Amino acid sequence: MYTVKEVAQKINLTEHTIRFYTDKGLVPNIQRDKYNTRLFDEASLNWLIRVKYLKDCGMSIKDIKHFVDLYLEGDSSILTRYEIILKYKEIAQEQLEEAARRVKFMEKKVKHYLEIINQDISDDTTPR
Amino acid sequence: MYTVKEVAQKINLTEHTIRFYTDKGLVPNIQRDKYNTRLFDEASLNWLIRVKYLKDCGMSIKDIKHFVDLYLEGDSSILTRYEIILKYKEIAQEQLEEAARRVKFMEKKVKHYLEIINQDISDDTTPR
DNA sequence: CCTTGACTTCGTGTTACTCGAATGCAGTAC
DNA sequence: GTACTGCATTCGAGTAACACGAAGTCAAGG
Repeated sequence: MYTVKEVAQKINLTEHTIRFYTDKGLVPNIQRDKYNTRLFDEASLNWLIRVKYLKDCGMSIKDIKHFVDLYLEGDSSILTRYEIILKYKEIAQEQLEEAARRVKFMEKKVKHYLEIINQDISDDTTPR
Repeated sequence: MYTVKEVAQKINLTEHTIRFYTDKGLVPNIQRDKYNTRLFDEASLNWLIRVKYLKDCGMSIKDIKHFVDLYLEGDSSILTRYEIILKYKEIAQEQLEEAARRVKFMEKKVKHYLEIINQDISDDTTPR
């Protein structure tokens, strides 16, 4: 069983964000101890990780909540959930391509700047 | 010379966003015609593309504005700009890795769902 | 001349946090 | 036994980056 703080370190989210997510119902069956402290078991932790992945694919809080609700409905919602996951897998793939383009662009820029800087140094007749 | 609408289509941003960016000073030397309409030449368009890349690397509007101001200062700011670009190149690389992890995760999920669904169908003795 | 359509500014609304204040409980320090 | 420390809680306000709609301008077409 982990506290909010421990989970925050584990999966690199802020404590605020984790409380925000649990309050929004994105982690089903989250437990509390007698002092009302949130306690995460392995299942809750895994849910939170799933939530993070979906969010990073661009799914809104509302839609994640909807997905969680589908899960809680049980097996009858499996096909719907599959279609959602499939859609977000494709989004993830597009994001991967975009990220690759960004890296390329930034590398080009770095190279560009290096050329300018090196040229300036060799042109520079006055020592530092 | 392109209008806001044309630029929006070209680089896949909304017109709102483009006006928002220009109003924040993220596109230096943006021109206007006599009716006060924003007009983008190639240089402005390229700036906007650069802004988009930096933003997608997670740079805030404020920091992009700062970067633009450095550019307007001229050659004296080249080293500073280089360092910023270098930093965001690394961020872009981390994002690429994260994106790859996301794709992997989503592919795993898709596979998982497919297994469940197929099993259900073969278990199902009643025809549709 | 009036409508259509593309542009403008301005001001409010939305999402997803983000922060801080006020409060509560538990364990140690004296 | 009470004061302090530390970690947790809730709640409400603040922020960033748009997103949207209203209200207005202009110029060209029917």
